[in-house]
Amino acid sequence: MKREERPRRATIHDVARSAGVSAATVSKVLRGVATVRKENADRVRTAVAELDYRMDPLASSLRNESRRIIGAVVPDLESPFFGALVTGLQDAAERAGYHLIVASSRESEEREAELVARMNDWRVAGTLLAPVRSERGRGAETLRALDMQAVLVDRVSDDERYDTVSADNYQASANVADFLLGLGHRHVLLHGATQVSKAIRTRLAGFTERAKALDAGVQVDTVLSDADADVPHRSICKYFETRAPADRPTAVFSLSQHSTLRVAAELRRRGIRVPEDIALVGFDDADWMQTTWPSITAVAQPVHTMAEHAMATLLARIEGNNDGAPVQHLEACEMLVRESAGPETEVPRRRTRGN
Amino acid sequence: MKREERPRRATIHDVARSAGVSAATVSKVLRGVATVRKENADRVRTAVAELDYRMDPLASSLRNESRRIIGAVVPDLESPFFGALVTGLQDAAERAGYHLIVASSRESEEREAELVARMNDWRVAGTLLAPVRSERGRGAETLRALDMQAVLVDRVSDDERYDTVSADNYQASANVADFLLGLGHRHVLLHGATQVSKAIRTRLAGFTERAKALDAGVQVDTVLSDADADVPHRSICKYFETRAPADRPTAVFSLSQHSTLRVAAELRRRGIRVPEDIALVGFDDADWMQTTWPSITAVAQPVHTMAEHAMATLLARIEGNNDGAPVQHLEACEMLVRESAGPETEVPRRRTRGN
DNA sequence: TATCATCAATAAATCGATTTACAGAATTTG
DNA sequence: CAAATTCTGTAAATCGATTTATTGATGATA
Repeated sequence: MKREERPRRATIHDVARSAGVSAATVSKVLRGVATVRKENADRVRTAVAELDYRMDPLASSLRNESRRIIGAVVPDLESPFFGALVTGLQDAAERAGYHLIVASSRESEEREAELVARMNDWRVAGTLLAPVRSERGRGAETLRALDMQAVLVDRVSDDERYDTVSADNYQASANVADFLLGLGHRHVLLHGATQVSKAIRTRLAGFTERAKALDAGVQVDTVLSDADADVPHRSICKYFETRAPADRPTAVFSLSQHSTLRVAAELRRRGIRVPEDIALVGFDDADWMQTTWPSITAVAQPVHTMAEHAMATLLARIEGNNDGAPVQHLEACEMLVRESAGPETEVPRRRTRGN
Repeated sequence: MKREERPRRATIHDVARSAGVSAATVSKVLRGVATVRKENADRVRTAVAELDYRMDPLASSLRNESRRIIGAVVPDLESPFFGALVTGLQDAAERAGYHLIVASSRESEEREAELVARMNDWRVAGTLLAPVRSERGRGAETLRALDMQAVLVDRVSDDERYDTVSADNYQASANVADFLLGLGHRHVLLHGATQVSKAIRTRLAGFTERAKALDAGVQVDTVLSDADADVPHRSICKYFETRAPADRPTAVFSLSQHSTLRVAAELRRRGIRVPEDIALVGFDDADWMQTTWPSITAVAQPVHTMAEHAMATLLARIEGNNDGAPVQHLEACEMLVRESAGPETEVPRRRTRGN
């Protein structure tokens, strides 16, 4: 009977003793190094099973320069998008034998920089950063300053230092322009809840540039506003308030999920019917959009693919399988056409432009 | 000039050397132990600032039996509820000087058990487990088997071994019963997407028992179904299909957010108007519920308070400030009355019971 | 003044793994 | 058969902190 009152966990030395070999040999077997006689390897494996041995990832990581830990910093964990992203990252990291440490910057750039520094404290092998703002934000800056291995995800465009992975916001928004103008809309409102996010700026540019290219006479209004408080709500209110019904846009393209919610709420509040009076397309799909009435046409981001690709890219860098120039990877999005805007819907009021 | 090609991070020994003291002294200063002469303490702090020293949490944790790491295992990260829970936990853990390691069991009990074991591998000081099923599931079982410090959150009732924290599902559901019966409803459908979750079973019991107590003649139908695939969808379909409009319930109480979405979709599909034909109350509030039409009356869970309380409870156990019997803590919920069911709404078709 | 506490500081052990450097055995080569 | 080479296995160093045991120095007490 053991002397310890509490059954201490078996260490690699216990396994070694039980198998009648040295700790170094056990380590070799566990890490799959070939230079071990089969007989000894078997005895080690038996001892591991018998003692119910499990490696301490902390002790294991300490010795090595490259620790088998990957950090992920995302702007928030309460939105399904980043929730799904993190879930995908965790899955991919585990499959590659890495641990994932997750932290939310809660949309604060200051916190983001601190979290990146903290990931560096953990001596992570690499970091996946979904910046609050863009590849020029404080988090990315800290990555550079600390010379860390990293991949930037979402809310980014290309970068001279890091690989980036994001939805093809530009192309997807251009497609929305094609779609809405194809339906005959010539006066569109763009609404975005924040001017901070690079992704949202890109969506705005994608739509606007394509729309102008298709028809220079198109009227594109924009209501942009900084994030916090109810400012975005009030600004969209004011837009509709100060605008005669005859001068209303015939379609709205909301540039984020949050924004879509705002717009839908405001339209309902004012009794403006969708899609009869106004068509609505939102960027970023959500469960509820197919259930609400009318169901909402939305651009869906392939979040799982993005997670997969981002992790694969990072791992390639970490493991030295890629030392080429940084690559900007864009994932194609899909537009899910629903009731709030679609071919069956006529354009509300066709008006020829010309003030 | 240093000889290293890459500027190695400063260690505690570098700080010690720079301050002209021993590593042990530096450690004392950093951990706030009093037995250090003020002059030396100041020199240490200066050296820390100069060398830009940051402690390696990994190395720091290794020596101590109780590592300053807390594990959190939740059923999923894609729902706002658990996302918010994790955010709250992370905040609380950080304030107490702990690191939080998060993992999603993805609604799999097997994975849950494995993740709990993995938290034990990290030698976490304690674990917050939001079980897939209940306090009797595989994760909790593993916690017990490994004799870990833990607090169980959500989807649990009381437990003889661990403190638990959850919304007061029973009372909140009883309140829904009071509310709906108070409005005159005498035939209610309860719909839950899964029979697995303890929380949902409790909500069912809370409503049913109170309803029966208020009026033994109340008719409560239940459509329960196991999670995956589209089974829940089909079962709610069938319910309405095989039921003459005259025999329809006058209200639905959906027992989860997901379920609310299902029910709302199905009612719309069949052209059943809410609240004119049928009233709807959902358990678990979401952003979109105040925007959708009609806006949906829902029970909101105080998720941030729950996170706060759960972490406080765990820390008290860890730090030995509490060795009393395990406590079941219930957080009161709030019902947000909106258009889908409310006092202004008349009960659709009043019918006297009696088959 | 001699003896006993008290206080500050440190050297060395420790946590649990990995890795390095080296030794002995087995095998191949000249 | 001796020398060179390859295989296996181990002792010891290492990662970066914390903790323990111990040593001096200082102050208090008899």
